[in-house]
Amino acid sequence: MAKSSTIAAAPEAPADSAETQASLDSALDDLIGYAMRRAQLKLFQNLIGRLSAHDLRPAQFSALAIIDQNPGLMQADLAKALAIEPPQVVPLLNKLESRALAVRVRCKPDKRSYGIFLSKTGEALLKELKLIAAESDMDATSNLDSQEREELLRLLKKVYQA
Amino acid sequence: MAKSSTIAAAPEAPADSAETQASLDSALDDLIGYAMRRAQLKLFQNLIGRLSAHDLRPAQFSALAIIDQNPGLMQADLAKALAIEPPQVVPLLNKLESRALAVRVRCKPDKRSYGIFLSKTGEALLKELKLIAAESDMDATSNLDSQEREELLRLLKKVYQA
DNA sequence: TATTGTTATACTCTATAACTATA
DNA sequence: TATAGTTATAGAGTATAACAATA
Repeated sequence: MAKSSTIAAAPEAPADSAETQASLDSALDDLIGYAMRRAQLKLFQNLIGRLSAHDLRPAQFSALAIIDQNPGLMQADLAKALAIEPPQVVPLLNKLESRALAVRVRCKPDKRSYGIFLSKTGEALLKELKLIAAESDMDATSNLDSQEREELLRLLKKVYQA
Repeated sequence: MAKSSTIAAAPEAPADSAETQASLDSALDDLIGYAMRRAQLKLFQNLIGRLSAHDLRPAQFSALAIIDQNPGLMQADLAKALAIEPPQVVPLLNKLESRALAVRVRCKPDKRSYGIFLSKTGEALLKELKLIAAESDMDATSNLDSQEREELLRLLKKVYQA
């Protein structure tokens, strides 16, 4: 367990005395970027905590979901979808393969590349993880009602989909 | 190296080429956490790019803003406000001090601690940085109109406050 | 003995360059 | 020569433990 969170640069939820963050940052309060970092940290830490029961990181979960939706994709495609560099895909996939959640299958036409697929185990676990992620979402946004959640999701998508 | 062999399914042609994040992640599209991570990354990268012109990181900017609002605070307070551990404050403050943006002043009553203050230079730079951050916010959320921006900020604050 | 700031250290994440094996 | 995957490596960011000076 690591505690990580940084408003400063990276992640985790504070949970401090009311005196600190709540009041010390008034100059930053009008920035969407600052509020989003704080909120994202809360969501992320919640998910990390829940996934840790399965010894998985958010990136692994995303990878499983992407593979499920795009069976047979190549590692370069996966890297692109995860917004990481190809070298980072290697240990990630190694981990999934070592746990028999996914497999690399040599491509027939081009023997340099692999097609990536989920195993039955991987598919079953992914189904569980989707529920966990949905729970995490609800838990971390428990201050919102369902209409607000819907609106927030719409706005967030609009921000990054261009 | 770890290749397992569970699935004998036939390798298939690579998913697509132009197909990237926009379409490969449809299973994750209903998660606020996923959308927020994507959106936050966009905002954060935009800000990082702009601050780099001043050789600063978001954490340094946040620190300047917090010191400005709380002149004389101790390093432990700053760590708490930034949601980082005290040891991480040291190099951060060293950097700000070396650039004459902030100063550590020995506390009279308790000689173990310092009071942290902005220099005039620091105050002036912070004023600039606030404009830059506001521009970055606008730029990275250019898909939204002002009403949507306001609503997004409200929802984000509601998520992490409380 | 407890606390403030610091040093030392380690683990994660991320990015780049170079290597292999195919093409 | 170009490409897919891999290896090696380096740089951030973040965490903990232990130390010095002070209380």
